[in-house]
Amino acid sequence: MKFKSLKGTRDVLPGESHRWQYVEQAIRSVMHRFNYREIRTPVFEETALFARGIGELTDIVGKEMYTFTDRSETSVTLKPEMTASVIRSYIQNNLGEQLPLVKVYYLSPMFRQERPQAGRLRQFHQFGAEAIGGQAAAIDAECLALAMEVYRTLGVTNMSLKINSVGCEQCRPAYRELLQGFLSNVREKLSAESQKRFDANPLRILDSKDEGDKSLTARAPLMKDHLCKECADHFVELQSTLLAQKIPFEIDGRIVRGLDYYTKTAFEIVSTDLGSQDALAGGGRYDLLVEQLGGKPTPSVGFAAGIERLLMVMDQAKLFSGNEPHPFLFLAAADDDGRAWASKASMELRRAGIATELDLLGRSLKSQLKEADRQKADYVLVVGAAELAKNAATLKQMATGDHRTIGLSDLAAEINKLSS
RNA sequence: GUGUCCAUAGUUCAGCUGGUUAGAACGCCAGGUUGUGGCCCUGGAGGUCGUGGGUUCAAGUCCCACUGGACACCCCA
Repeated sequence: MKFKSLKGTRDVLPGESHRWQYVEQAIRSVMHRFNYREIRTPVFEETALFARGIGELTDIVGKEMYTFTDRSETSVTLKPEMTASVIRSYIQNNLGEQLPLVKVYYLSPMFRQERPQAGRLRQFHQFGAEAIGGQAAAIDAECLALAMEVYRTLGVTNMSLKINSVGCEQCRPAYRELLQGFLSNVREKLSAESQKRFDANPLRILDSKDEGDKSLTARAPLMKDHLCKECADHFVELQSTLLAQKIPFEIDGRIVRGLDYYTKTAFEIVSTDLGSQDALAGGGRYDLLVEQLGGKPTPSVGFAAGIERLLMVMDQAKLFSGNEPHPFLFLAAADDDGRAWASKASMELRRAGIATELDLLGRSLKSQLKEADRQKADYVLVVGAAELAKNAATLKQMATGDHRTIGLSDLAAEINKLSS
């Protein structure tokens, strides 16, 4: 084998593509129910957009981006997430001038050069939504409800929604100092990773997986208990809205999003059926981002969800009914006359909307029947010189083995009667 | 980027301490049934044993490197 797909990339093969289509179609239909419209942005952008949008100090920007210089010496990057691109497009196209609240969704490949593992690839796919232009907690709630509704629609149950508030520029600095004050007592005992985060991003120490860190921070102050009035009210309103909408959630004061732009609401949807990479979706509010990227101050919320992880969970819960696309009718040719007829008839049937297959390899009748079986064709019509002479042929229903004679003059109409 | 384990037909795997032409099952192709699938029987095709080096009289088997995979750390969807 000469060429192989690059590390951390995968082909979606013909035998599994219907699963993707099924899930994608479900996502689109939920999005439309919530009145979100699709936005498609280029797979690559100017590198600086992500550096500014996601945060220069994040791991994504620091060491995971696929960045290269194109032939005109421009530094470009394959999108590692969608929000920065969506906001860029929002500003560039003045979407906010046409609508006060812009609600968009996407379904797109993303690229991050990480070491692959369960539920993590270098090219992976996300769906997500952004509601740009409103600060009401009702919008946060709708965004969470939207994500949860996708999973509910698809039958995913083993998961939980965890919410938190990470505050805003009013209350976070003071809390940060409070936290650093608490942590400075135990700083030397923290894991090496957490010690590095002490200055850059102390909030992240709270969701360290290290057992030592966990016990050291067990009694650390949490942002949600030190919110300013506005953030606290917002968080309370979010909770009461979720309760009223009967969306189950739990508060997890240690959730901190890794991207720099989050304010107030932060959330994750976590699966109990996945391995270490158990987050199905994550997101939150980002009230400062639009302004940071050069737009007017525009409070916004959004989320992103991994499609491969969703597929894994659904696979485990056996949520794919397995109705792959298959031919409705297989035209089996008994001889050369039959072959010539099948070639012509297949086109008429296909034009009439009937999924039709025929033998293109010149194989024996027995092989054609086997092929029809393997393809899960509903019906097989065997045609040769004898049938053409009578202008009628035997139609066999594969599942039952039943035979019946059917006229060939208005075949498409006859076949269409069967499928209804 | 770090760590652990792994790499043999299309697929899942076997191949004992290195020893003659590398096997099985399933799948694929053909025939048994000269015009009817699934079951059964018979036959067939298919492998430079991930790649490159090394040790040895001899390497799928031992050693090294590389590449790729799985999982975890990190990070995140």
